[in-house]
Amino acid sequence: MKIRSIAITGPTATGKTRLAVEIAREIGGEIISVDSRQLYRGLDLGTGKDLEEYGPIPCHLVDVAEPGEVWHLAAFVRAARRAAVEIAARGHVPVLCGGSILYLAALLQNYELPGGEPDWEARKELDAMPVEVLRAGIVAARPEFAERVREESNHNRLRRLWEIAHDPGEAAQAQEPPVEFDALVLGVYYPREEVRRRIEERLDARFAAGMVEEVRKLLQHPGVSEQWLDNLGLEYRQICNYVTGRCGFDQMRLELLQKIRQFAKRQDIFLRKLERENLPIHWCRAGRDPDPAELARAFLSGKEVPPPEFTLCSITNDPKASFAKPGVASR
RNA sequence: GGUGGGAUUCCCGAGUGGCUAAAGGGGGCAGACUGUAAAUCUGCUGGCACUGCCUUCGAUGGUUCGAAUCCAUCUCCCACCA
Repeated sequence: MKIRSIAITGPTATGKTRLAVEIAREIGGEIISVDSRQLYRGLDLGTGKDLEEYGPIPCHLVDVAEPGEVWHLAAFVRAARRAAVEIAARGHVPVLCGGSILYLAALLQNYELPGGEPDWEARKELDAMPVEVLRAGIVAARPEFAERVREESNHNRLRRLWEIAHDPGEAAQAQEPPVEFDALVLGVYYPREEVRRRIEERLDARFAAGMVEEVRKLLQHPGVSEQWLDNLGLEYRQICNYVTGRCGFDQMRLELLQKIRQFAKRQDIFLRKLERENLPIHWCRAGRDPDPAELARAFLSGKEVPPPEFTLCSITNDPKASFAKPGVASR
């Protein structure tokens, strides 16, 4: 089953949510959040949840887990595909929106994932296994995988195939409607420098809004451990360090700022990779040029959508290079 | 005013005659990743006509075959004493 949808992505702090709501309103859409942290209740300021922006637009996959639980890619993908089917059944358009690029890629590129819950201990064992042993184990369980395994030397991919081959939940997954997204991907583009500026601005706004308090409160939650917060990274890791007295506020703020900037950069890197894998991303400068709503309307009405005006790959962020960058329209 | 300590590449910081374009860390840039991905890991990081050449260790001069390293003077910073 192919589902026409719109996807909105881009690095952190560029106003993806606002744009998604705008578009959803125009085209009769419902938003599916593609964010690995906004899944959890109570992680609000630290994840930039912006709940007040949605208004009447329904939003899926936000606040669907208790803090302290562990979600993961496979669970997310299952839930997102299910949500998309429901939205389409209502005659609405799913609007995927978020900056967890791996999760977005999993949906848009139809990743094949194990159906059951991951067994983290077993994964550690698989990690230690030599490639040949993995290969043999996969073929023993599923002779039909022999072809796929022969040429594969990437340990990660072999490990995943092993999991799929030995997957007890596979039957259950096979019964779910296979969902493919036929998505127009819109990206909010700002020059890196501007993204960095926005990150800092938003960070301080969130501190002022009580982000530290939020972390303190989370630590009180029965299911939440320092370890769990640390695993979340960024805001929750750094602020937890501060709250538990391991560093001062100024140092924490500076480090956090740097980590968020580095994160934004990794998002760029992943998005460039998707471009190289022939996933076109229609970048809109400042989220408005070219007009994303117009592109979305054209796409949904089956008209021809003009190709992206530029690619992230074509932009250099090297401070030493003096190439012209696509400017941001100032209106 | 006096006496000590210091000034190193984007930042912090090691280096006290050749093996030093200069350790290490941070930052920055690029990349890997179908694992909890806001995670984890890797490479590069003075310039260039790049198996070589040029510029750089506060400034200027000097010693030496050779200086970031030694000497002199100067500039600025820090500390303590007045």
